[in-house]
Amino acid sequence: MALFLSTFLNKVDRKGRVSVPASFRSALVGQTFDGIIAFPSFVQPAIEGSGVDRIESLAAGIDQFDPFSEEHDHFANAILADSQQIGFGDDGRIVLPEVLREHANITEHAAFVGRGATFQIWEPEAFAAVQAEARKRAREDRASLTLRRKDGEGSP
Amino acid sequence: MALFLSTFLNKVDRKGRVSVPASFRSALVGQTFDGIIAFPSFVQPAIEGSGVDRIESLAAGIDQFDPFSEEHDHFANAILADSQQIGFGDDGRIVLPEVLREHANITEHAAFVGRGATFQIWEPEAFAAVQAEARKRAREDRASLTLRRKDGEGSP
DNA sequence: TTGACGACCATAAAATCCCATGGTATCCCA
DNA sequence: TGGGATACCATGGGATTTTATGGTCGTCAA
Repeated sequence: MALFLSTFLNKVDRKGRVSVPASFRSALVGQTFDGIIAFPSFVQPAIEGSGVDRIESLAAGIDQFDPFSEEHDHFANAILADSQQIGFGDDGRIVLPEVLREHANITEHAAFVGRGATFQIWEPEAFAAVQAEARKRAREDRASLTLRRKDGEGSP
Repeated sequence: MALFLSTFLNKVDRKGRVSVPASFRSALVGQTFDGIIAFPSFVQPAIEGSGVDRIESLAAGIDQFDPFSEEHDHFANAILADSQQIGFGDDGRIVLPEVLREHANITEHAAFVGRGATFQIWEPEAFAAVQAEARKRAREDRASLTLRRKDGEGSP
């Protein structure tokens, strides 16, 4: 499985091109499609990214459900219809489509954020803010965890 | 398997011709028929589309449905009877038959919507409405998933 | 004959490829 | 261990090819 780690800050040029971090690219070699799949996050001003294999299994899963039921319609629409298949062009760059750049407010720079099996692409300052908040909450959670543990309820 | 992703907005010209998005076309190369299969959606004002192979397996009774159920028969009949085989003409264009265009209220523009193993063709504004609703429900579903997980019921 | 349909040609815009460059990290050898 | 050479990577600009879309001309059938 692909493993995306760390954060990279790359430049978006006049044509909308961005280099995908080399380590992300090498995590994707051998897939059926040489590129990434990107779609807008439901809840954040960020772009979700992954390799094709992830979407292929998602699509297969949806298809296996009653393919004509309404049950998973909104899910299919929200992910498959909004996702873009973006190939690595010349040497490992992608062109971020207008729609996606807009969703994430990306203009000059893009932050590639590893999240294990997937990654995200953020406008750098927006990500910094969210990241700071996440750290703060992690500290708080840790504190409350410690408290609870003292009460004899927590797990490591 | 063919994988249809993303949404494309193309123009329908005076003769009823529409370009099939290049990425959809390339997802279909190598099939026994150089074109698409289209039939009206049962529940929506949209056209369902796929490659021949999918219909071939449906006809052969080896689709995802229980092959020996009554349901399978009904679906198969309804689909096969209403399906149209539309070839790519000169350079990747199709002519949408009147019946289908009418079913989907398509006049000037057509939205090609990827759904993984299949795709749909919509009148753009009608699709925009459905899509907005789908995104909303996807967000809600995500929220309820998170809640359930907090209750200790979800899966990672 | 007329209308539908398919093949062919033309064009503008957009996507993609190819090459060049500067910087940084890595390697190798004295 | 230090210094130079090398490979890799991010980035820029221009050239080439695709793609979407419009039009025209034949052909076949109602």
